[in-house]
Order: sequence, then structure tokens, then C-alpha cells
Amino acid sequence: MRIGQLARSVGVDTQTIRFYEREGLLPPPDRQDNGYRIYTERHVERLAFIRRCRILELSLAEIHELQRYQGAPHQPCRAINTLLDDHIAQVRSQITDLQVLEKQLVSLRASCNDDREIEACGVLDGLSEGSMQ
Amino acid sequence: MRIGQLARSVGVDTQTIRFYEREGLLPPPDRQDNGYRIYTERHVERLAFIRRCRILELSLAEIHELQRYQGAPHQPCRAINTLLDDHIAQVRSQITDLQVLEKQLVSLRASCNDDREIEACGVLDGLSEGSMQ
DNA sequence: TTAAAACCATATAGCCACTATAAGGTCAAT
DNA sequence: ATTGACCTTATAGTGGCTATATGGTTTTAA
Repeated sequence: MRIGQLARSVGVDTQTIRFYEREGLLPPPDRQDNGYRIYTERHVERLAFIRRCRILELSLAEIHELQRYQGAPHQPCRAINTLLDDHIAQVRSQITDLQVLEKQLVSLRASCNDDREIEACGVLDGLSEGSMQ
Repeated sequence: MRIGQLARSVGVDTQTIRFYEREGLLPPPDRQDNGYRIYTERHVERLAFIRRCRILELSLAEIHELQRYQGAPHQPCRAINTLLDDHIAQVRSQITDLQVLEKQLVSLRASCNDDREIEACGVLDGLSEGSMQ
């Protein structure tokens, strides 16, 4: 199949496919005489794997690492679990950071109501004063 | 004061200050005969304002908008409150997205324990199979 | 048969908010 | 005279794409 069909069947842009190839995440496929890339079922699976990882917000570097593990099927899989644990920890810390942020924003917002003049705006005042920390 | 002192007093890199100037967030200061930038107390306040906004993860575009409002002190401040409300909504949606993500990751992680071979790794399997959605 | 539409190719720039590097000028102290 | 700390500009890199420009190829419809 050609790049457009691969793109449609996995749900990505053709540009993204070429980008993954350049980044070494997708093996370079054979070419037709006219230079068009020809993909196989393996490429579909490989691309779908990448996409599933990306949905989970794994970085391209982490995906690369996972692909290396796939090449050594008889190694212990602890490193994979560790990679995932680290990623989960990262997501959790992002969540708590954002929750702190949300509280700060809500408290700032509470310092104003609509229908004031900008001069008297509690929000702008909160941002201008060093009272924020 | 020169750029280094401004940077130290607000806690940013000198590069960042020049970057804000290029982006139009910080007004271009006067220069000494040798070309060095000379800053005033106003610049300190202005830079600190930017930094407080950035801590709250407001974008440079949003900060720009806030600065425009500061120039019109007798306009109603509703637009400012709306800007903040939108930002809060955005942060909240990021949080819920990340919470969904965390659940998916934890459930994937639960499909494996350490001490398997990569071939049998539940995590890698979950990523390879289309069972994820 | 020809012309348009749809597809493919490469190369390059843009997004965001910086951060890093290179290459050099200025100034005070030793 | 030289070291070191400071300043200057210009340019490239980060991540993961996405957009644009420019041009070749194939398919489809008039």
C-alpha cells in the first residue's frame, strides 16, 4: 500500500509518517520505480504501535526504547515496567502541579467581579502586586 | 541598572529579558554609550508582572492582552475576568485529560509484573494489541 | 485525449517559550 | 597586560508535529 492508505488506515497525516521515518521510528519502506513508498502489513502494526504509545503521551524517545526491547524478546521485562512507572509518576506530578495552579487561579479570580473598571480590577491587581508568592 | 542586575532581581535569565523585549512584552530600554541596556524600576515591575503571569502559565499572547488592558484603566474589566475564566477552564480540562491518561496507564501497568520475559510482557502486549482504543 | 483532481516526492519554515552556543566588545581589578 | 565578569548580536536547538512551496505521477472524468 502507498503512504496515503497507510495514513488513512491508522489515522495519521502522511507528513507524520515521513517524520517518523526520518526519526527512525518507522523502518524505511521499499520504493516503487517512481519513488513512491510501498508499505506492508508490518508497517501498519508498527505505526499503530507508535500511535498507541503517543496517545499515552509516551515520548518518541521512550517509544524508541520500547522498540529496542521488542528486539530482545528473551530479556526480562522489568525495564519496560520501570519505563511505564516513571511515566505514570510524571503524569501524576503534572496533575498535582496543575491542581496547585488551578487553586491559585481560582483564588485570583475570586478577587474580582465583573463590572469594575480595569483600574480597580482585582485580578490585574493580584498580578501586579507581589502578593502572589 | 544593567541587564544582569535586573535578571538577578527578578530571577530570570538575561537571555529571557532580551527575548521578552524582542517579543514586545518589555519596552526597549535606553542604552549607554557602549550599547548596554539601562533599566529602571518600571522595568523591574513590568518584568515581575510577566513572570507572575508565566508562573500561572498564561501565554505570552495572553500577557500581551493584559498589558493592553493596563493601558485603558477606565474600561470595564470584564474581559480580564473572561481571560482568566478561559484559562481556568483550560487548566481544568488539562487536569481531567491527564486523569484519564493516568487511569489508562495504571491499567496497562497492572497487566504485567516484573520478572517476565519481554516476549510475555503484559505492558508491551497491551501496546501492541489494538485492545487499547 | 486531454485536463483536472488526487496523489506522491523533497525541502524548508513555523509553532511555543525559552535555552544554548558562538563570536566578539567593554570594563574593573590584579 | 591579562584575567574575569559583564555586555552585545546572531543563530540554532528543544518536541512533535503541521503548514507551505514546488514539482512529479497517476487516476478519473469530460
